[in-house]
Amino acid sequence: MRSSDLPTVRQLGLFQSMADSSFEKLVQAAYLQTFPAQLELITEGDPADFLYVVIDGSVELFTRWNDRESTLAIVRPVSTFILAAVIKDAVYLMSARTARKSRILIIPSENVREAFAEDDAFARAIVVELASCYRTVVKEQKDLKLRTAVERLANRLLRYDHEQGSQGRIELPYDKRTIASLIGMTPENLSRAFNTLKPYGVSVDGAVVTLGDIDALTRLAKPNRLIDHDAT
Amino acid sequence: MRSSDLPTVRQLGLFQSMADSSFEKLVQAAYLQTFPAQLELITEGDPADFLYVVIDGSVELFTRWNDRESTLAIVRPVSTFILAAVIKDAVYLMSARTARKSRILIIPSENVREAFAEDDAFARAIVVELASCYRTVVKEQKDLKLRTAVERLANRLLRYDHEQGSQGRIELPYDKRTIASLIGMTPENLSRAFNTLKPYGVSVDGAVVTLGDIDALTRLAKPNRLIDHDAT
DNA sequence: GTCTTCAATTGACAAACATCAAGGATTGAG
DNA sequence: CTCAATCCTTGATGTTTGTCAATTGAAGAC
Repeated sequence: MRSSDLPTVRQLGLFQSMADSSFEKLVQAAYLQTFPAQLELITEGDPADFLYVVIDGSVELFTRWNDRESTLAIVRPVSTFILAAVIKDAVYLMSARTARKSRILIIPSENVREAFAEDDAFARAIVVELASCYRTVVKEQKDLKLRTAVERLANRLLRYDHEQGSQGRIELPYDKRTIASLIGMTPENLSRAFNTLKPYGVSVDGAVVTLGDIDALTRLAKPNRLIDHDAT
Repeated sequence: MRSSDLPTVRQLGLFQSMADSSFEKLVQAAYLQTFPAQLELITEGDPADFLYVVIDGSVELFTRWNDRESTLAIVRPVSTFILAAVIKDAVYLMSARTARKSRILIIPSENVREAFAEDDAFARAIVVELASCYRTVVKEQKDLKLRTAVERLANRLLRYDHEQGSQGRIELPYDKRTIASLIGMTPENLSRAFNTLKPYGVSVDGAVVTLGDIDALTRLAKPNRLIDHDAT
């Protein structure tokens, strides 16, 4: 793999504290590959043979059932995905495909589990990582069960605004249909939800969304650190 | 605490492999308390000061937002809850209340984190536990995003039937309103969903549900091990 | 046994959301 | 530049789900 990528990977929370020798072993066993856009990397139900690290590009985690499909998350550089399945030596619960051309580091599961067994610091880093993942999904579940689609959109817009520097003007990070699926609605409904938010100062021009009345939008959205925040 | 309870707790996956000395310390610091039904044990947003172990009774994990409420899980003996918050030294994301009179072991978070820091086997047991919790929530998220309410009910009935020995006759484990909230619907809608399932052989008499045509129900429900199964 | 209380059900209605079909806008290939 | 493909939007419509109100029925208090 490119030597310039190594430090970035090493600095991930998951790998930061592990012993040099363990990290070396992992990297030795790993493959760095470049994939074109829209390539299905893993299919849910398959054995978890590899841990994935997105170095560059972006990856969509999604799921299918009964001819329906739903996007569960978008993974952006630099971070790992599908850790729980690897640790449990189980099958993947989600499918993954590149959203665009991506460089991805692939580490055989056996090596990850070996490092987990041998390196105590790595084991503890995995705890922290999994605890974070778990809390993120719990928040998403609360979002889904407690809020309507319009409320979910409003909160997501506020979150994007915050992530992009609270300018009151955001660039949608993904296709609208992807955002719709993430939020748990149809693309048609997303369009209408944007219209519903017009009276709250939300105006859309392609991928650019202007939040003209943050206060009004906030009163509607009622964001909550126990659902929306990223931290802890 | 009652000495007869100790072995049960010790045998939990989470505590099984830890050193005797670590377990001793945890137990020394812990309190065993009996709570009446419907007592709110923890409130989301509060700092995670304790790890909880349900010894007897049952506990409902739920969440509130904007005057709405949703049940996230029911914890039954003997198992722990709220581990991720304790490990991350963060605030609780869920509230908890006793569903009935319950005996509960309460372990101060500091002691849990100390054991986590000192006992490598315990750290690894936490990894496995959190990975399982994570995968469970992911499955629930898929259930919510991919299925209609009736489909969720159908699958849940099949699951209860399986848990209760595949007799084609199940006893609902909780109040219908609790089940409704777990599934993500209103009690009124649950009643109607049961009616919708009548043509599939489902008949309800109080808490007893008879599944008269498992095949038909299965064809409707399309259960899937990547959403419905408990294991891994 | 009677009364109270609360869970569960049902009907009527309203809101939320999905589906289908069509048209407009944007993007990329050639 | 032109065309095709794709994404997005909108309208019309139907389904699903939630809300409100009233009633039934069962469990527990006394």
